[in-house]
Amino acid sequence: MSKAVTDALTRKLSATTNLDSEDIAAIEALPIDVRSLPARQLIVRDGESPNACCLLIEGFAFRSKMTIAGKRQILSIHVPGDIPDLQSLYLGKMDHDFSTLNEATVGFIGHVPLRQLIRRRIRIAEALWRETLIDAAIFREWIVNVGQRPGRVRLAHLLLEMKQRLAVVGGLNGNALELPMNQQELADALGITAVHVSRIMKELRERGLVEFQRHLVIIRDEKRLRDFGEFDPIYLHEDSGT
Amino acid sequence: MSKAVTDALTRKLSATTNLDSEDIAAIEALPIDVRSLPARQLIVRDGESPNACCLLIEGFAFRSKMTIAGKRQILSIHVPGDIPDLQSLYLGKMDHDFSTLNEATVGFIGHVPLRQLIRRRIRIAEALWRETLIDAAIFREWIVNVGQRPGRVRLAHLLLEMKQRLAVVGGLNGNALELPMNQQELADALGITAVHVSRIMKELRERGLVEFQRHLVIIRDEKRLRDFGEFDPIYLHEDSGT
DNA sequence: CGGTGGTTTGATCAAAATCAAGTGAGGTGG
DNA sequence: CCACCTCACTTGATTTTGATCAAACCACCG
Repeated sequence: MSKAVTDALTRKLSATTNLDSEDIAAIEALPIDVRSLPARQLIVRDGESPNACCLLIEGFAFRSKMTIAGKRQILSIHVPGDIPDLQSLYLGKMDHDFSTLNEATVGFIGHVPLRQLIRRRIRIAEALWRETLIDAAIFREWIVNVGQRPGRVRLAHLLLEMKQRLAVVGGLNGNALELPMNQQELADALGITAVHVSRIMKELRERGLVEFQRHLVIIRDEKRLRDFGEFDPIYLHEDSGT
Repeated sequence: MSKAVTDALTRKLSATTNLDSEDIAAIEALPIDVRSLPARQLIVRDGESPNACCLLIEGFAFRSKMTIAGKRQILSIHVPGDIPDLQSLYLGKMDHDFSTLNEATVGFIGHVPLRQLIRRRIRIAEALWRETLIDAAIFREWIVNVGQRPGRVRLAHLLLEMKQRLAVVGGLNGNALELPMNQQELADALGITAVHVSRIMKELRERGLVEFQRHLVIIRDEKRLRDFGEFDPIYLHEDSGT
């Protein structure tokens, strides 16, 4: 596969693990089936048993789960370089849905070549394992967010997490970040209603913390927003070398 | 180390991965520092960089996180056979606390011998990786629980998860399970207040679903409780072979 | 130019939080 | 053995947060 396809991935892995040139070459040599997908396109469905993992190359994606009562909870938002369903390598069945948020380019990597790579190159295995552990660390923070913080703080926290994560893969424009989610989607990520999201956005705007434009979020006062959102990025483990 | 120490662990790993006798022997040969700890004893603190992982041998433990606003969220409950801080192998710093719930026996396994084991025996590596992935799957379900379900449903769901997980390691007594948590701890796990937990427990009791006795939970009508708690155990991936 | 999907705003309602005052079981020391 | 203390739990009254319901409003688009 071409370098451009795996670029965001290798960049992210290199940030925490010392990959040598052979490791990088092995990743670039993976057979990857690249596809363009429309916005809001389901990629893998809850209950399925996929035989490939999906590398997000361009665009945004999200994972979500429906309750029996018919409510949707968004579990995570994904940016280029993420492999959101890496867990399908070792967990037979999906326990949630995985979909694009906006128009996206994704690359499917078969389980078989991926397992071979992991068995041959232990350093890549450890780097990928670490990625799934960071994934879990983010879930933990989301439990805290949804369980213990009032709505407006939840939103502030989410925006700062996205800013921090986009910075790593070069998705920032000064203090502005793309976030192609409507209010219903934000609501499902935060465990509140869309109406309430609207009111909360208004409040953050009026406090001079954030500006919202279509699918663009502009952080007006990051320091105050961090205090307001109780945001401390250690849970993202951006420095987590061995 | 003696077989008894690693028994619950090897039993759990064997349930999903075909470990051969050499794998089992390698696990039993790990140097494990076994200790008895009192109830409510902090084992690893948020922000620390431990150099060992903690295998829970006997008793219950939990992971939790304090918000800047001073609220506590319990992130997971652990039973014998779990290695709740396995992530510390690849994530330098703890992003949460880890403590015992009742009197417990734990075994500390140094990161160095554990990494060696992982590098030598790929099948064990994959089994442990899978354990961390199941951990993450449980976090996902907790996000849904706290984000989308009313309090009484959350409690029912939690009780059923504990029953299901205890069954695997042989911690059940018919339809009764030990759960050494007080109402404040349940509240912090469910994202509600202790007062509300009290009222909810009353409701479940009055509906004939569950009986509570000290630290004992008796499931009176599992089928109805599963419906009530919207519980579907697929997220625990008990069958997740490759 | 009329849809349509997304957002805003207001009015009302419900779930859970908070505040406050008991109750009750176990454990300790006189 | 009893008095008392403490901690956990229960219950009631009130308040708060966010949900629900409903009606505009608005921008973009065919």
